[in-house]
Amino acid sequence: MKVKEAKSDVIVKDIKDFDLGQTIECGQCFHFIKLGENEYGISAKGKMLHIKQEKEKLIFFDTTPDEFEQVWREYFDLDRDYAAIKAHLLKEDSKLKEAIEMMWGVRLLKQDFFETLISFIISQNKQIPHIKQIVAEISKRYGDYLGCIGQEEFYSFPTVEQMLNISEEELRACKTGFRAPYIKNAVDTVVGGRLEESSLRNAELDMCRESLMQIKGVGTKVANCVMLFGLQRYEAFPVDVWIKRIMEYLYFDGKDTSKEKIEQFGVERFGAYGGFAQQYLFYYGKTISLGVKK
DNA sequence: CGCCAGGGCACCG
DNA sequence: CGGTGCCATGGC
Repeated sequence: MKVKEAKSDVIVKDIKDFDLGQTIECGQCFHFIKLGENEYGISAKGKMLHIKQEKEKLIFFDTTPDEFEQVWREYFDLDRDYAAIKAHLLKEDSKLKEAIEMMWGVRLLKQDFFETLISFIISQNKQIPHIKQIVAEISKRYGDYLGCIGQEEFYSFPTVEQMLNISEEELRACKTGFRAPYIKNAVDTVVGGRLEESSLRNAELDMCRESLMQIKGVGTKVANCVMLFGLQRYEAFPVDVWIKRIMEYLYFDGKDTSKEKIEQFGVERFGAYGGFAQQYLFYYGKTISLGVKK
């Protein structure tokens, strides 16, 4: 019989190329609460985490060495050499300089496929605070209670099985609006076996995207986000309004250019590093409101 | 109060 | 196919 390990704080030192705030707030994930300066409560992978960064030190509160090694080390992508990625991108393209310098500490979280799929279906035509609110509501209603930090309660995002019998009306009660049938269709498609995670991970990129787009409510952009954030397909280059603006500014002489063209350009230019470049550019452009008319 | 949000779909020519 | 209006809801 395995004795349950006592919980305590796990401290990781000498963390480079990582800023917790940037990584959490850059728009790739929606299931967290800011507790303080560079301090967050996160729900992910069926678990909750209280984490804080102090310079190059990361503190994982109230967890176990086992859980850190098996869950959080991978989730935060701590074993990837981001210095090398940034150096590669800058060598290829100096136009990324400002974005990478400002957003130097962004890492791509290895998020769950299903949660990412539903979250980005919700994300369409919505702002991040409202996406967070809806994800929290769905988790509270249909996920598992995980615990609390102070007054804040944390719930896991529901599994496919937990979402199987939710009606469209119930989903609308979570403020999903016109996306309710989309979410239902996504659940049915995954349950029906027409979308298998392992197949999506191994499929050629365009095939992977096409498979995801069989879901009603999943178009090119949402599919690319699911591939990048939920399937770790780092060649994906999602084009949203912010990427469109900054790419037009940097590469298309400020001229109106179709999202399709921009995606094609990004994929060709950045290749296997497309997703990393995209995330630096997205967060930078959004933060400085690049291209927004006043 | 009007505009737009990490879009996608149906419908149009 | 490429372009346009509509879709719920909330923040600004």
